[in-house]
Amino acid sequence: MSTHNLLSGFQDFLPESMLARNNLVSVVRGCYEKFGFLPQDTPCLERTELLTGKYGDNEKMIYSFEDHGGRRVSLRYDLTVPLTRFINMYINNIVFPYRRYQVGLSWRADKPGKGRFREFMQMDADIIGDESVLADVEVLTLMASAMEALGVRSTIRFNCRQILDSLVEMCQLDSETSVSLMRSIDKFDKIGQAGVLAELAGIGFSPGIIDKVGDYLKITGTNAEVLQGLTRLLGEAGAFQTGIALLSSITDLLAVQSHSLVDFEIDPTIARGLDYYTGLIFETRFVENPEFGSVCSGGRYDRLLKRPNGEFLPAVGLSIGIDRLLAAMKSVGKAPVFKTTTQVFIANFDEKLSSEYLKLAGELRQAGVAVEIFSKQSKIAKQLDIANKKYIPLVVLVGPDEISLSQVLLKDMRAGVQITVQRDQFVPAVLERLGLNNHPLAV
RNA sequence: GUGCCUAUGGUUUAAUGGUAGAACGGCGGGUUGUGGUCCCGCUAGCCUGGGUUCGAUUCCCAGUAGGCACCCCA
Repeated sequence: MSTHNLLSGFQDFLPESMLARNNLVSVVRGCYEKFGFLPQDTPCLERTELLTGKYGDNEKMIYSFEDHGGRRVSLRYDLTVPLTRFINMYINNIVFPYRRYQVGLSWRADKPGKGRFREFMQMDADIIGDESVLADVEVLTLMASAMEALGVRSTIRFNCRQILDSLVEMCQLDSETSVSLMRSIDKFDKIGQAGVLAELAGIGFSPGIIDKVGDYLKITGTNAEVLQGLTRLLGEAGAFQTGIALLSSITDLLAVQSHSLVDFEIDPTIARGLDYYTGLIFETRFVENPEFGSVCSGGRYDRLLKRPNGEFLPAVGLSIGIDRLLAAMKSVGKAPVFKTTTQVFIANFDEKLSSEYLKLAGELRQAGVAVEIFSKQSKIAKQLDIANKKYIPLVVLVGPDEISLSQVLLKDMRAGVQITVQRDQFVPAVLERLGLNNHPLAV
């Protein structure tokens, strides 16, 4: 075992992985921009004080250290909290409601696992300065349209903090016990209703409360049935009216559009979420491989961002975990595989012909074709072998014979055929040949 | 962070108390300007430290790394 080891939870990317990741990013970016979100970026390092106090228990997973000037600095834990600084600094340069997206790495000193890394790429989209339900729905719709663009069947399950608050109120819990209640409820997917209730009993919750939670967990069915069930159980609680009004408006508005690959479900067991969420919360998972957990989650956070005068700026957003998404897509065989982006390989017969190769390459590049010149000297068989291993679809063969005849040999590696074209027909011939297969680079 | 399992060339692996064999890969070759098949050659390895032993890659302990579960999350 050499000392040249990857740190646990960190990843290298060979070109093939990079192309797959880039593809995901560009598909998602396309969706974000279609919804009117604009790109934005912030540094990976922030002052530690900026990040603390916003993630609850998870705070211990922030990578922190002292820089050369003795400042406490931290690698960002997500792309949301650094917004507090960003918004505050540029409040006068931003037109609200502000639709922004950001692609970047985040770091968490977490224990790595399936689809779980210490350095991972997130793609966030947020609407800032907008408290409307329509903004919530836009974010949910954006999520659905991203999953559809990726061609993955998924379920977006949502809930809101007010509903959970109502349950806590009905059970008359203090904030500490409510946290452990939330944790247990959140495990519903894994351990089922009986498991959750047993766990609550183990922790020492009273039978009365366990009954109430049991009734809460029993609420399932269509979105309309869930709303009815919640009303029956929690209708008396103070926060309930706000919560139920929100969920039903969202449901009504979501029903306007249909998504063939995505289902929206109200799920009262969606409890998690970082400390800063205040309203809508949601998670997205694959229908075919839910074991990967949420590949995208988000919600409304109306009390995180502030204007300089202390007034809160309402916001709602989502965060896609690109690396987990890619891992999950691979697991269901939905990740497109890209071997190369190079379209033409120019073989090298003789150093003396270098200027001709440069000319040929220049003409193709001018026409928008991606070209690699084989710049070393090597046997032609070897060069073809290399072109083949690189999955480059077309090889241009020009040696002394072709020069004297003003011809170019074009070899299509996919079909195994070779054609001779006149030198002045070179570029059109290459373009035509490349056009024969719509996706020559996807294997 | 806790529990269980694992650790052999770049990768996947076999065998063994007397230091290891293979496949894939890489490199070269099967004559002169043609790939993806085939044939040949070369390349490179027992995670680290201690212990038991005449002798340890092999057994024991610890460390480290990886996997699975818990926890939490993208």
